[in-house]
Amino acid sequence: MEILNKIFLGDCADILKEFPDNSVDLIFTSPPYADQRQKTYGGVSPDEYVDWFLPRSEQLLRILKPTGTFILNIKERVVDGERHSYVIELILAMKKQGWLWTEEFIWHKKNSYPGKWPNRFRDNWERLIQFNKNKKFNMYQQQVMVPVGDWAKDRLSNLSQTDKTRDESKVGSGFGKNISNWLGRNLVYPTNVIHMATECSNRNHSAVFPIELPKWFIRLFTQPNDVVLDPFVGSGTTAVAAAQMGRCYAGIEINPEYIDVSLNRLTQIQIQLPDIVEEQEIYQTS
Amino acid sequence: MEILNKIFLGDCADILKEFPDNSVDLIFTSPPYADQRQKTYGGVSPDEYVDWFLPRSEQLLRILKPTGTFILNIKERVVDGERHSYVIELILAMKKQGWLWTEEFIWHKKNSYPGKWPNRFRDNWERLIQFNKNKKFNMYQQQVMVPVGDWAKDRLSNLSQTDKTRDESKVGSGFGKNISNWLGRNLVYPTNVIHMATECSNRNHSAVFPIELPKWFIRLFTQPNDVVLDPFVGSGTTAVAAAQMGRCYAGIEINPEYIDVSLNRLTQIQIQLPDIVEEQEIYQTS
DNA sequence: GTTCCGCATGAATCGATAG
DNA sequence: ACTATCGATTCATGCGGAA
Repeated sequence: MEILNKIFLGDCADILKEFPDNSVDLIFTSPPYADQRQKTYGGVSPDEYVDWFLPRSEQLLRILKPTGTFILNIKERVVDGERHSYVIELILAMKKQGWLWTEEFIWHKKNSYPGKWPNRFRDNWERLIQFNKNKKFNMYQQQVMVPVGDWAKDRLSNLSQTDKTRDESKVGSGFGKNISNWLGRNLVYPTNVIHMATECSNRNHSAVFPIELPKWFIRLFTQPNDVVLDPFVGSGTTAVAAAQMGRCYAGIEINPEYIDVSLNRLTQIQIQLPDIVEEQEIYQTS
Repeated sequence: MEILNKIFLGDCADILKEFPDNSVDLIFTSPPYADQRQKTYGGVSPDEYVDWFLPRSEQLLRILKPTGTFILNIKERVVDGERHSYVIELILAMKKQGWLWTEEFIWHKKNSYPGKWPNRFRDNWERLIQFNKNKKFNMYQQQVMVPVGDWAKDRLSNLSQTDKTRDESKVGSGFGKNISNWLGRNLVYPTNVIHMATECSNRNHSAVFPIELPKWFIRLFTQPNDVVLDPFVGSGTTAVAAAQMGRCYAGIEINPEYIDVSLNRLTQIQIQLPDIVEEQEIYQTS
């Protein structure tokens, strides 16, 4: 089946079976969180979530290239006063399925939903769990480098004498050498904490994450013309991000209304493409 | 056994058995992370970590008051290219043990050391996992309120032009006082993402977390004269924090060298106490 | 054309009320 | 007793209209 630059209507548990093996470079998705009120996907309850997800992640494991990466954006809900355990149970289950749990990024949502409760504060972060098929995978770190902040300059000036020598003598891991290289540049590598605000005032399409989020990972894990898949593509944000950056996209969505939104947005990209040849760098701000 | 304001030498698996039931208001600790180097801290390997921790958490559950809270600072190590699963397995095991997994705070470490690996970025966050005995527990949210974001920024920029110069010419340090005046009027509740820099090199003791971290949770979960326990107290940072804030402390440490460091620091607190009657508020900055 | 202010809007959660 | 619905609470962001 030809999968490039298409949005498929249906349950990804079915559609993915038609995808060829080892055909996708990056999977970025934010599946519907466990929610009893949710109508789509039959309203997956927290207790059933792992069993519901595993057949889909099994297909994702098959179609991902050996050098590819799977980024899963998810957060556990509060159920009966406790954080539910379905997310961490899912990680363990996917490891048994054959996935490698390489890393967990934190998405620090600078503008989380307001509210006050006697026993907890506002939830200001979500998980971005990185799974891989092999220990060796493609990663283009220099594509997401960020400018050195003021705090970094101050810290580096402090490091110059004491910490530098201390680290070299203590561990011998060559930190001091790296620091000296760092000084001459104005760009540094980011960390595994990503600071981004949610887009909460978009009337045309309500994306659950800002488009800068998939763009950051597309930049990090793919090159132009690589294939980016979102099996729960929703209003098409991941596909739009891929298209704007010259990557091939593939999207799957079970809700017909969202399909139309995606296609409209992607059509606009086609029109605008000549104007955005020079993609401007997007930096996360701390 | 009398436990108040003492540091015990020994393995907390043994010492805790002497503690009476329901005697502690807050447990804050950063246990030795699983480490393959067998020499430090007795060397708990990642695969054995859960089994090693569970007898200790069982005692902690017994001695915690029904209204108390357990904050566990931990982060999984990278083993063979993967994040090891002992932390999330520990959460599941402690739930079976009877703990409620109320929340997971993120400690965003603003200044981690630079470093570079081909397959991952610098690790800039740690988990602060909140466990409780009951759904109802003590929480004093107003004690950790922070200045409102945008409003504070605007006022700061205004102050930098007019008021700042005026106050600086007067006293030299009047700027801080000026800020504290309008800070008290516009405070909001924080979130579950805590921004704190790691403590810089300290000659006498190398703490794994800044003292502001236990102070933040002591402020949030206890009142004066409540009991704060750290079963892996190390160089005594948690105990010092509790003492400085007028709480009773109890600490357990297996390494005799650390015991001396703790006692020295706590003795200094006793001397300084009259001078720090008025505890200044500590705000986390984003 | 800038800057400023008002206002709607979010992957939310708790507790009370109703069936 | 157990589930479903609803109101109250709360704050960073971006838009549009006003000065």
